[in-house]
Parts: sequence; structure tokens; C-alpha cells
Amino acid sequence: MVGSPSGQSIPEATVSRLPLYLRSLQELMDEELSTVSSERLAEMAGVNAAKVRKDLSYFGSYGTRGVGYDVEYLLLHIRRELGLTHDWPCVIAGMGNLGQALANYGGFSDRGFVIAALVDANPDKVGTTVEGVPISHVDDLDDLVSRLDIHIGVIATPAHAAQDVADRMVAAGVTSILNFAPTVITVPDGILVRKVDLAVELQILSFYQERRQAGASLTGA
Amino acid sequence: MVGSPSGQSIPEATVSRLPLYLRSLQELMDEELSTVSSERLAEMAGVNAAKVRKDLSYFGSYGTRGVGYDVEYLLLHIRRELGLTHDWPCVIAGMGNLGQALANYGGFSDRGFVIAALVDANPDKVGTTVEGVPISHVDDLDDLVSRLDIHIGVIATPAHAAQDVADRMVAAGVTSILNFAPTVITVPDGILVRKVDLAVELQILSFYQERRQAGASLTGA
DNA sequence: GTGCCTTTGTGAAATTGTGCACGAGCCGGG
DNA sequence: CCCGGCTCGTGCACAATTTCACAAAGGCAC
Repeated sequence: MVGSPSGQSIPEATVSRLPLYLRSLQELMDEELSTVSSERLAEMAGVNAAKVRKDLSYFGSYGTRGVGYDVEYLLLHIRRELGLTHDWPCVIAGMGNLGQALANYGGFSDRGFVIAALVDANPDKVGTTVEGVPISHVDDLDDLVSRLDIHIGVIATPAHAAQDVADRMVAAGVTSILNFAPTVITVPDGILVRKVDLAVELQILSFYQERRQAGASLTGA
Repeated sequence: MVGSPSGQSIPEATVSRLPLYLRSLQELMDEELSTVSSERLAEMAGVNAAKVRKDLSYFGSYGTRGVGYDVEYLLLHIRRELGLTHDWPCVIAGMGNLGQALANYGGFSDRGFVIAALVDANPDKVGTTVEGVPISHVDDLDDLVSRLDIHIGVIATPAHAAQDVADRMVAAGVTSILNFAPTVITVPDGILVRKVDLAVELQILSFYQERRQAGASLTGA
């Protein structure tokens, strides 16, 4: 079981670190380095060296003892594991501030996520374009998704519209959803949802910040 | 030690769920419900009921057996734990697409995070305003942070500028940083950093999406 | 007041994730 | 060919988190 490439069981925690390794390896490529040690990679990714080695070992043994990992080979391999050997066409729903920013944000297309379609419910916005991509009406989701072979949908609508849009996406054939709306959406089995709530992170910071100040006033003056 | 309110040790995992409970409780307030069971709250927050009870128990026992939790009381309590009884002035650095979207995004100020200042390194942008907040030059960070009593900084710059901005923020007195730049930043002890990488989430989706397709072609037709 | 129903609060078990420590394997030099 | 130094791969112990299961306790009907 151990060491078998493409084994079924890659820990979730490991998966969530793969993008970090990928990014670090890309930087190393830019610096034209051909090999990298787990220690260096760990430092770049902001984790611990043992963790890097353990994570990479789930995919088999690609390192060379005494030397390190081959940057190019590892890069290719992780990219393949992450399914980034081809581009992913995506649709963004909700062209408010957040949706527009996401559509404009270069960080997606850089990494293989092509904004193939944009939709909104507001007829006034339909027809305008963002970054050369026309905004369609949300009613056209079905057509867009099947015609452009879209599997990934991004929800950037207000909270109250999120569930409806999610339902439409699923009905249209989307199987993975990234939800930026601050609400829980429910989907059928087999549909994968990840959630990013920008304000949640600030609230977590706030928690620790408040604690620190409270603590400081106890221990401090 | 158990049940002591404000005990030192609230698990990180619990803290990261508090904002979800808070949001759910706000919805319940809007619906004018006065009590809620752990089961209902769990459903709204998208977690498991036992987890809700355990999470809440770290703050002491605020529920009534046979009845549930008092919505208003619990709301107030979590808000206090999260340090959201007052507003937090924040500064956003980097007024590109992402920074502008964050500044425009209503979801922050709704929850007590007031955009007090905006900075950018580009002189052309300095002087213009976003949502009524003027963009200052990044060199003025020091002055802004101390004058407006800012503790929280948001980095929305390109990756290559993030570390420099983080250093400046720390020097100016910021103690909590939310980093949207796709890079690891290092800060002195005592400074708290949280990281949101929009593309990372898509890559994680991509991983599972790819696996699913691979699996489907084995088990399916 | 008694009994029943409901829902909390919480030990304890199960699962998941982390970090250490060290054997194993590779490289370069003599 | 052998040796010393370096770095991977991994078993193991430990820590964190989740989940289960159930006793304890409030509320309501009668």
C-alpha cells in the first residue's frame, strides 16, 4: 500500500499543501535551480521539512538521497497530481465587486484556470464584457456549461442568491464549486464544494488580536 | 479548569468555526427565533451537532437542556469572544484589482472591519479615492497606522511586494496581517499572519475533480 | 410532585495530522 | 574500492480533532 503511486488515499492535509509546493517549485525553476532539498522547499512553502518529505512520499519516491528532489521532475509530477496539465475552463456567477475582481485577477489564468464565462442576474450587466469575456444572463448557464465543457463554477453572488445559483450550476453540469458567498450551500452527493469567506479570516485575526490585548493588559502595565 | 469562561485554551479549530456560528445566529435573530438547538445550529453552519456543543462548551455552559441555546445571549457572547464588540480599523495595501475589490466589498464593514486607510506604491493612484477612502502612499503607513490606531493590515499586493509591505506594516505597529498575496511572508514573533490564496482553493478542487474523472473512467464505461 | 420527552455537556474512543529520529542510499574524493 | 557527508524515506510516539454515546437536567402535562 505504501509508496504505490496514485494510491487512493492522499491525506486531505497533504492535498492542501500541494499548491504551496507547486508555487515554490515554480520559483525554483525561475531561479534555474535543478535540485532542491526538503529543507529548502519547506522553508519556501512555510512548513516543516519532515512534512514535506512525508507529503511527497505519498506519491512515491522521487527524491535522491544525498541530493534532494529534481525540481523539474517534481514540478511536473505535482502538476499532474493536481490535474493542472491542462487548463480548466471556469464560470463565475455574480458580477458585483467581488466577481469583477475575480474575473480581473490574473492569479487564476496564470495557474490554468481560464475564465470561460461570466453570468449575472442583472440584465443591465448582461452584454458588457470583463477582460474580454462577455457577461451572460444566468439563465444561459446550461448552454454555457455544456458548450464550453465547464466543470468548475465560482459563486461570487450575495449570500441570498448563492443557493439558487449553486442549484443551477449543478443542474447545468458543474461538479466542483468554489463558494465566496458567506453562506452554506447544499449540493447533491458527488458535487464538491469549497468555501472561502473573506470576512471569516478577519474575524479569526480579531479573536487572537483581542485575546492578545486582554492578555497584555493582565501581564503588562 | 473545565467550564471556566475565558480559559486560555480554545482550540484553533474551534476558533475558526466561531464566525460560522456567529453568522448563523445573526440569521436566526433576523427570523426572530429566541432559542436554537445544537442540531439546528449545526445544520445552518454546515457542521456536526456534537461539534457545536463541544465548541460552545469551551466558553462555559450557556445552553438549557431540553431547550437549546438562547440566540441573543449566545450571539452576544460569541461576538464578545471574537472581539467584535467594537469596530476594527484596517488598512489595505495594494490597490490593484484585488485591493480595490476588497475595499469595495461590503462584507467587511458589515462585520465590524472598517477600511480606515488604503495605500499603494504607485504615485498615480495616490490621491484618488475608493468608497470615499483616499489612497495614500505606502510611505505614509507609519503615520496612518499610529494616527488611526490600526492593528490589522491586509496585503493585496503582487507577490514580489508582499514581504516589503509586511515589514513596513509591522514597523508601523500592525500586529495582525491578512495576506492575499500568493507568497509566504515572514514576520517577527508576536505578529499574527493568516493567508488566503484564492488560486489554492481552485487547485484543490482541481485535484479532486481530476481524481474523480480518473476514477470514473475506471469504474464507469 | 411525578414521569416523560428533549437536548445539553462531556468522558472516552477513534481518527487524523505532526514531528522526531534514525536507517538506507547516493555522491564525491582519495 | 572505500569512506565520510549529506539527504531521503519512514516507523513511531505524540498531539489535535472529531465523533460517539450516554448520564444529567430542564420543561411540560397531568
